[in-house]
Amino acid sequence: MVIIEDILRRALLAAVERFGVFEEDVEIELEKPREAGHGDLSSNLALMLGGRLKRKPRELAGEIAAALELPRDIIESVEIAGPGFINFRISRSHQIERLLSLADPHGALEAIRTGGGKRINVEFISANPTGPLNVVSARAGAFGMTLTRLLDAIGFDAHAEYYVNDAGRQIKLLGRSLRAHYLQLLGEKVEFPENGYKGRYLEIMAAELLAQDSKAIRDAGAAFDDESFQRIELPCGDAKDWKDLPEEESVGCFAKYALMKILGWQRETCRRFGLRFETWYFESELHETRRIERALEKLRKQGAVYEAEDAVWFRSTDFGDEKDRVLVRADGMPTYFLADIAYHYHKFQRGFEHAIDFWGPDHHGYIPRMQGAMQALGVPEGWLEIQILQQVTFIEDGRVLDMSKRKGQFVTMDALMDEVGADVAKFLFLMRKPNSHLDFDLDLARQQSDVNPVLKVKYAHARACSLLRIAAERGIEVGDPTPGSLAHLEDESAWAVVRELVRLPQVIVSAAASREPHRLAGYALEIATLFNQFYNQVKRILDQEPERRLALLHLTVMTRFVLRKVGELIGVDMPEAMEKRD
RNA sequence: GCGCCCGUAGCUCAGUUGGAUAGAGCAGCGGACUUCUAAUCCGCAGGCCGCAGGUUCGAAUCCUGCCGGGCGCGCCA
Repeated sequence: MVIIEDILRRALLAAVERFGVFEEDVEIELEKPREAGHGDLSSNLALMLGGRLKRKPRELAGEIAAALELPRDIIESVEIAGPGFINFRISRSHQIERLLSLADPHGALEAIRTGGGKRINVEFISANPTGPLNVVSARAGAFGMTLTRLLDAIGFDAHAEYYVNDAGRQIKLLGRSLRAHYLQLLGEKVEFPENGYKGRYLEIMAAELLAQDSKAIRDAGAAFDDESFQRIELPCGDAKDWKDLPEEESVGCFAKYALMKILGWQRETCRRFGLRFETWYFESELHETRRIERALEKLRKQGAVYEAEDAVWFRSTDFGDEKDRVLVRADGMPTYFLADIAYHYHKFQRGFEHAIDFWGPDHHGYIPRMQGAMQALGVPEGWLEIQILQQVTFIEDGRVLDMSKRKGQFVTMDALMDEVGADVAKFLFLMRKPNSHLDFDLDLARQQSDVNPVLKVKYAHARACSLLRIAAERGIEVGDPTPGSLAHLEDESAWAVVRELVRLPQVIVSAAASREPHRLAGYALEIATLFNQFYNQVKRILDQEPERRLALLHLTVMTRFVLRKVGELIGVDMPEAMEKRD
């Protein structure tokens, strides 16, 4: 498979040598012009050299173009345009070759697998297990999962991971909150814990607990007997036994139960949203394996730690942070920060060559101290990459929804999926670039109508399927596309589809490299639009004379192929048929 | 006050990493279904790309300063 950009780059370099310009002097850029009339690829070389050589760019472009030696079977034409662009048009036969290469197991999609199987850890969502997954996590889920698949597509071995904060204060608070709800149901006078979790889900959980005996609880826990959830453990007996234990112990029992239930919800929600985590990493494991102490010890050995005011501090100012940070509180408890250091260090020790974390915008101030800790531990610079996903604001009835879990007023991911469906939600999140704030209007998303662009993509795929199905019903032999069959492709609208389809490998590479999975959503929409335009323009494809018809059907086969590929990457189902809307 | 992100059509957002005449969907107006799925397509209208400077052949994109919005600045997680 020849890479056309390489051919052009070499030819351009050879052509400018006569002006005393060599490889090390200039970077040759080739890009696809916005306007189809400007050709398939464009170089701004003459514009860049014009000033340096004190020449008029347009004249220079002409001289460069005249000196180019290019294979005519691949490059059909070279034109000078505008202020001095050199535009290249790729021959149809080569475009067809590029198109067919997409479906070839050794073709263009194989050529981009340059990652060499390097293991990359991608961590996202990692919500506290104190309530159902908030809809804010849906954006992280859509992005993280798509990036994981993109990295696999370019030859890495990407590994999706979820960190479970099942230790520490908030779990105790969760236990206390559930216990309070439970005792209230029994008519006992109890004070609800300050800052406790007030969501209705805990009231419901308490009511459920009232009816559950120890066997039912054990059975519920048995659902977690798979690899990633070995750490779920349940208290003995049932709630009637727990409530009379000494308070500390009692709270622990309720906490364990709540944790089991909530992780069950979260796991189910993720599954429903199409998220597959290879690892659910439990914070409690860090405590048990003494990794937290060991990390602290290692930091101490590096001289990055000191004691003051009864607490243990990390010298994060040495690493560019604005102040030093506490690792162990005056009461002897490790901070969340220290646990997080131990967690990431263990991630490094587990053999990942690179790690990507998706964090919310409220954690951005946390980056310098985390990177500082990694540096102090001797982790190579750049090993940990932190991507900030900007905030989502949900709007309902024109009002902004407060998503605080403590107050219990939030929209769950499940509610979102109930109302708009997982695919619609995923696509809407994936359409936006990661570092822009996003207003999500629930009322708009609910309308199963034209505001849902994902339907347009699905519809285009279903249309392609339907066309091929009817062709088969009429006994038209379609088979696999070949250079010979596609050589009869004449319609301009069909070629517009081809030019977009062949971009697939490049779109995958750039989306993965820039960590901007949203480009895939835009690409899918572009293909759907072009395919629909083509479909409307050609009309009655099956009634065309056989050679033209076969070419059009083979283009349809390739369109279906690309839409499916993109659908797999963004986790959106591409249906064979859509229900007719009246 | 300091740090990060954002400011593009009435609304929600793209803009291929500095390119040629700034795009799409929705909303508005006008067209196209005896036809392989009209959840589609075609056309019209809509813009000081927050403002002001700078960098250069060339800026929505990079730099500086303002203005406006969001988030963060705990021995919380």
